[in-house]
Amino acid sequence: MISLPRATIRLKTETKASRPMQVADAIKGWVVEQGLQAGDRLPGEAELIERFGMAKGTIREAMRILEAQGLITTRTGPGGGSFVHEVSRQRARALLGNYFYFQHLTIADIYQLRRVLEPELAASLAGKLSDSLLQELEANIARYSQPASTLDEEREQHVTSLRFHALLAAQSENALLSFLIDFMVRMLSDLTVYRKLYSPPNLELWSKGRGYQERLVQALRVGDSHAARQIMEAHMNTAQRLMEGQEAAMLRGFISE
Amino acid sequence: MISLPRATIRLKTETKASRPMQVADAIKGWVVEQGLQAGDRLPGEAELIERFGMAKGTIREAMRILEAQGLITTRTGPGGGSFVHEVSRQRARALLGNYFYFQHLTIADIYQLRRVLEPELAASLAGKLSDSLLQELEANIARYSQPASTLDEEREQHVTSLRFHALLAAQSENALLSFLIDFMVRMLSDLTVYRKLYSPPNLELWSKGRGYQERLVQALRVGDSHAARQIMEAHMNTAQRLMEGQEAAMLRGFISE
DNA sequence: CCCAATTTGTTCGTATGTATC
DNA sequence: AGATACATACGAACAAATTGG
Repeated sequence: MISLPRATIRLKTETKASRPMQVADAIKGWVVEQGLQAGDRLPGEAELIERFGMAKGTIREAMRILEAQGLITTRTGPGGGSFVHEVSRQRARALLGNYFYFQHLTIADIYQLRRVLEPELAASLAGKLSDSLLQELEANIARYSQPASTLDEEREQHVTSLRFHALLAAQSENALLSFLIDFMVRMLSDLTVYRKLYSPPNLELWSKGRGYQERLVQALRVGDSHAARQIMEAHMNTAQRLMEGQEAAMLRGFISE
Repeated sequence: MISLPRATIRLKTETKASRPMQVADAIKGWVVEQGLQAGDRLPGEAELIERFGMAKGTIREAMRILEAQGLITTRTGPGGGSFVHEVSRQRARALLGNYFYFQHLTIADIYQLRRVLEPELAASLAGKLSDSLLQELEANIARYSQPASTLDEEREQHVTSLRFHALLAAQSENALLSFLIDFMVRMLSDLTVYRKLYSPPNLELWSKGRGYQERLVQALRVGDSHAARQIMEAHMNTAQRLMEGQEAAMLRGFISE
């Protein structure tokens, strides 16, 4: 049995934050201190009430704070309670999206990063992808090899072609690189959902982009890291041009999970 | 006067999330819908209780959720209440840090990104920095021009030299690039605080890094974008080598604001 | 400095919902 | 089905903080 702080707990003295916030921070620190892992159970409401010497409502607000940050989940019933939870990628993405809701990001901003990060990703993945994934990538490309006939279809093709990059990002062993590229791709996908871009379509650039993806898969398959990097660089240049002129402010809502 | 959803509110039917969560999402959506800006006042507790037809505790939990995400702040007293709040960089950093607490990032992971992003940042800032900032950068360098005598001093020099990059990041007009570099720099700074790295010190590499920073400031001053990029690339290579062999898992606690 | 009004913050008792055995 | 163990929600009362007179 492990002891939470102390009977009448010592929260950070010199209190400025609200009590629920202090409790949440205390629990966070305690989790780290005890080295609790995802899935480990936290003390129940009743126990926390006793340990912290606070009312149920206060404790519950603290739990909501931790839950909102994605750090715990809660279940009712016997054997229920609060459990340490690994912050999910979706949650992290939504939370970070809230930040950029207030910063006016442009498409150019995102591409400034994509232009250097996507080639780096491609180079690092050359020769490391499974056959099944390479086939999945090719299947993805096939879904937009025919010109779109309707505007909806075109929009969906665009989202699908972005999914190509999300698939790649998921393969990186670098969690930071993986998360970031996925994040940017989602931002761009959301854009295509909320706005009707790409009219009139630039068919030439579009087909060129598809060609790059095909060549990229080949380079990845044979493990040619240098070629993969170069192809992706060219691809990003094309994609950026395809997006150009769509500079308007980007996001109109909070990102949902 | 603007109306919140409806008397007996229509939360997302087919409910799986907790009620406070639903309320929080409803308010979030309402804020976006109404185009509320940072600083705008939200309805008070009493009004929300009435509008949503829920108990005080439930509403309060919802507010704590929004507060935890950094989207609102709350004040007591007359004229008080909850106000839309721009998610701060610190908050976003802490929330994203929670995600990576569960992903085992290595120093190499961070440098894989820094190696391409820092040069991009440097190139984009060439010729665009004010004299006062250039002087601040030089003053920063001066703070570690003399070899450290104690281990604490050495650690502080390291953090200070990372601050050089945070200063640069803050100058970028690209909020995504700016945030990311700042985030990485903080991760590395936290590392130097929690662990004693850099022993034994590699004085040669260290002084070489300082030299790069000096030359970089010059390139930035005269607006030589190409040189700035190249110098930063070399600098990153040096820094990475300086960090090498320190591969151990990184973060031991949650990032605090 | 005190008092009153306003608004959030906290407590407690009770009842309801839900999952497990 | 019933008992148990847990979170969830409600409502009323009271406490604390802030502002203005």
